[in-house]
Amino acid sequence: MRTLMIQLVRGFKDILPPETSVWQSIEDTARRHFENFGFREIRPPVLEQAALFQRSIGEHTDIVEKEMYTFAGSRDTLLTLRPEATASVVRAYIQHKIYAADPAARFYTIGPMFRKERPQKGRYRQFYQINAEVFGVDSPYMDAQLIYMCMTFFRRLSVSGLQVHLNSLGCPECRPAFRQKLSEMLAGRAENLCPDCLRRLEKNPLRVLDCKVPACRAAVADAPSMLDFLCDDCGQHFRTVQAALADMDIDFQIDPRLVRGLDYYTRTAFEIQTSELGAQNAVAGGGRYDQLVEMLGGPAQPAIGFAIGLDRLVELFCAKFPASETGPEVFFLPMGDAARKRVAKWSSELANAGVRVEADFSGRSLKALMRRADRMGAARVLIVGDQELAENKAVLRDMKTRDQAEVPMDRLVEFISEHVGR
RNA sequence: GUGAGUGUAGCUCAGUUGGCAGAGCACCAGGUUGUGGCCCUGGGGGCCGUGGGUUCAAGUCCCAUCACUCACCCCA
Repeated sequence: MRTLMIQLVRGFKDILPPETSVWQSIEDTARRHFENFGFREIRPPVLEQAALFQRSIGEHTDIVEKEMYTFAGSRDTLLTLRPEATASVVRAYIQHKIYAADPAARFYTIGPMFRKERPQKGRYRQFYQINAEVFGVDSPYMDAQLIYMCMTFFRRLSVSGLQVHLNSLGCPECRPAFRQKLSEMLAGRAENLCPDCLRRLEKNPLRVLDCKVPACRAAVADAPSMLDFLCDDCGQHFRTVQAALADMDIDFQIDPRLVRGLDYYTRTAFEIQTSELGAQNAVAGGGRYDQLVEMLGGPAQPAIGFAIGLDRLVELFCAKFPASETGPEVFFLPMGDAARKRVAKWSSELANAGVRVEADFSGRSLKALMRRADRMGAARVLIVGDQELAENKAVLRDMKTRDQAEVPMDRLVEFISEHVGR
C-alpha cells in the first residue's frame, strides 16, 4: 500500500541547503548595508485587509484584478496575502503615528510576497523581496541616495551587469495633461490596439506605453513623452536626481517608457534590470509615492522606496558564486560504545564553545566514516577508540595535510579550540 | 488565462520497427581487523508521472489527466 505523496503547491518552492546559506549571507549583507544608510528593520505581517491593497496599488492593476490571494476573514472582511510590502509599511507608519515624533523615517523589510501568476523562470507565487522605504523626505537627493544604496548593495555582492532605468511620472499637477493628450492620441488609433490596451485606454492609458504587442508598440511609437509635460517642480526634481546620480558615479538610462504597474507612483520611477535572467529582467524597482500616505488616511508626507527581487538576486549571485556545502571543522569519529558516550559529551561541548562540529554515532567502520568525513569536506577528524580511551588521548587528524596529533582528553575542548584557531 | 516543450533509479539521461528496465555519477559493502581521495570487485535501489484504450504483448502507439519547465500578459 502506497501512501499518497503530498507535494508542493504550484508556483511555490522549497529553498534547500546549501542555497539557504546564500540567502542568509545576502540578507545579512542587506541588513548591514541598509542600516549604514540609516534604515531600520520593520516586520509587518504577511496578511492584511484586502482593502489596503485595493486602495494603494489601484483597482485596475493586474495585481489587484487577478493576482491576489484573497479570502474571507471573520465577519465580512476580506483578507489578502500581501502581493507587495509598501502598502503594509505605509499602513504601519500611519497606524503607529510614527510621523508624530519625526516624520522622516527609513525602514527596510525582508520577507515573502504572494501573487497568483503563472510560474516562470524568476517568478514564483511566493517570492521574496527586500524593501526599503523612506518617509517624510521630498528632496531629490533622497531619490538619488536610495538608488545609490541599491546599486552599491549589488556591488557589495559582486553582482554586475545591471542597468538603472530612470523615468519621471510627474505629479497630480502635470500628469493629467499628459494623460489627456495620450488618451486622445490613442483613441484616434484604437483599432490598432490589443484588447488589453483597449481596456487600459479607459482605466490607465499610461500602461499602453509599455505594452509588448508589436501593434501597440507601433501605435505608441510617436506618443508624447511624460518628460515633455513635467511641471516646473517635477522637471527640477528630475534634473536634480540625474545630476546627483552622475555625481555619485551611478550610470543610468532615461527610459520614458518605464511605467510601473502600481498606480501610486509619482515623479521618480526606476527599475534595475539585467540581461541574464531570461524574460524576467527586473531585479529591483521602485519610485516615489508622494500621495500614498495621505491616500491611506495619514498626514500628507512624501515617500519613496524600492523592492529588490531576492529570488532573482540569489539566482544572479549563484550563477557567479555557486552555493556549496561547507563541512565541519571537526568531525568526531568514535569507535565503540564507550567512545560514543564520551564523544557525545565532547562534541557537544565543543559545538557550544563555537566550533562547527559533527559526530557520527552510526557504529560503521573507521574506513566508512573516514570516507564520509572526506565527502562532507571535514577539515579534520577526531578519532576516539578503545586505545585512545585507555591512554586518555584522542587522535586529531588534519584531512588535508594528513598530519595526526595526539590530544589529551582532559583538555580536549581547549586544545581543539586553539587548534582550530579560535 | 493562452502557447510550446518535458515527465524512466537519489541526480543527469539512454531505451531501436511494440518483445524480460539500462548507463554514468551518487549510495552501501568488500579488497586493507583502526585511517579518506585513486583503483578493482560485488550490492541495494524503479507502479517507466497518473488513469484509461489498442494489442498475444506497451517505457514505446492512441486518448485523457496531473506535474514541471520555458514563453506571452505583467512584474520583483
